[in-house]
Amino acid sequence: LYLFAQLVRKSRNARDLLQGKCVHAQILESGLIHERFLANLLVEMYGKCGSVEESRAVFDGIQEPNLFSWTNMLAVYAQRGDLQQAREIFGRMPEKDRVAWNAMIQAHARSGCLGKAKEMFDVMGNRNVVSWTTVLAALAQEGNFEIAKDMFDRMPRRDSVSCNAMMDACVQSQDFERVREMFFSMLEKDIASWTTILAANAQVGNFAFLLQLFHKMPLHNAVAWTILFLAYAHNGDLCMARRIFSMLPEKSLVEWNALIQAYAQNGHAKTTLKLFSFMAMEGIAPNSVTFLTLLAACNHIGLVEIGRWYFLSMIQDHHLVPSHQHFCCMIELLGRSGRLREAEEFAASMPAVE
RNA sequence: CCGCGUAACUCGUCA
Repeated sequence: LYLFAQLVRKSRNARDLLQGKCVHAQILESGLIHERFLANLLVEMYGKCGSVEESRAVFDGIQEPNLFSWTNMLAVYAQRGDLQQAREIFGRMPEKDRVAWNAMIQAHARSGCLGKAKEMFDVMGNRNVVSWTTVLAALAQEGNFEIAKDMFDRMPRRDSVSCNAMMDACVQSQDFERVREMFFSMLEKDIASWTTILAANAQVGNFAFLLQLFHKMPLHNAVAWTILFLAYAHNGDLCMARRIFSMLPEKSLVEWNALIQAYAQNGHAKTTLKLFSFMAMEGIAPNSVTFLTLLAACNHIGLVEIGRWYFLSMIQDHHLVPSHQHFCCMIELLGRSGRLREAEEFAASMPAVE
């Protein structure tokens, strides 16, 4: 039914895995799981909520996958940069349309194979604005700003997304003059155009102008609010930051991470750690960014034991794989507190490179 | 209007 479709979309948009699972269970109960249309939505929902396994499980249960089933599954792998799985799906697709090709370009770009991505792009006969934007954003991501800007100039067609991607490339390359110019000359600004310029002003610490822009925006979403409360925190106004945070209708992982970061960066160790447990109480599972923030905070304050505890908890309780950065934080933490021996052991137990 | 691209949170050193 269309009611179910709405519910799945809602969970997908809110990135609410728990709610998504509930809806999935209800769909199973009603026997409507054989509606391919619903299954396709579930594949997408699980992907966006970060559960690749369940996404794949639903996909594998589809009797006769159609083009949407295939591309939904492909997009999940592409977004995560899982090139191997993406290739497998792409290879099995009975027909590969432009959308599938674009997704494959993204899969290559996200997995660090920018060269291959560009190659596919060059070989493609029916490129559209999405193909161009995918490559442009990937180039900017890797720091190839000049080539990215050149691509933008050569694009046959542009829309708000490609302009936003270009603006972000200018932000990253510190070309703020062009950011302003683009923003104010854009005819169709969407919410991402606004948040991009907010982020640009946050980056250079232009708080007053950021505030002005914030109030001029036609509507405010979670991204805008997060930028705003972080800006207050950056100014040392934790009170206001916290007040904004508590007003937010949906407090998801990123908002929590941002709040934790806000307190950490102002040196409020106790509150930082407390917030971490509040977050758990709200049923939000921490991710690797959360732990990196916490470890960095421990590092600055010198909380060796607690840092070590977080590191272990991250692996044992949350089944996260510590990255290069997590290890570096721990080594620095141990080293700074004079535990050179342990620091060395840590360094030795570190996986090669990343 | 079931699929692809853009925006917010993380340490390249608060020594």
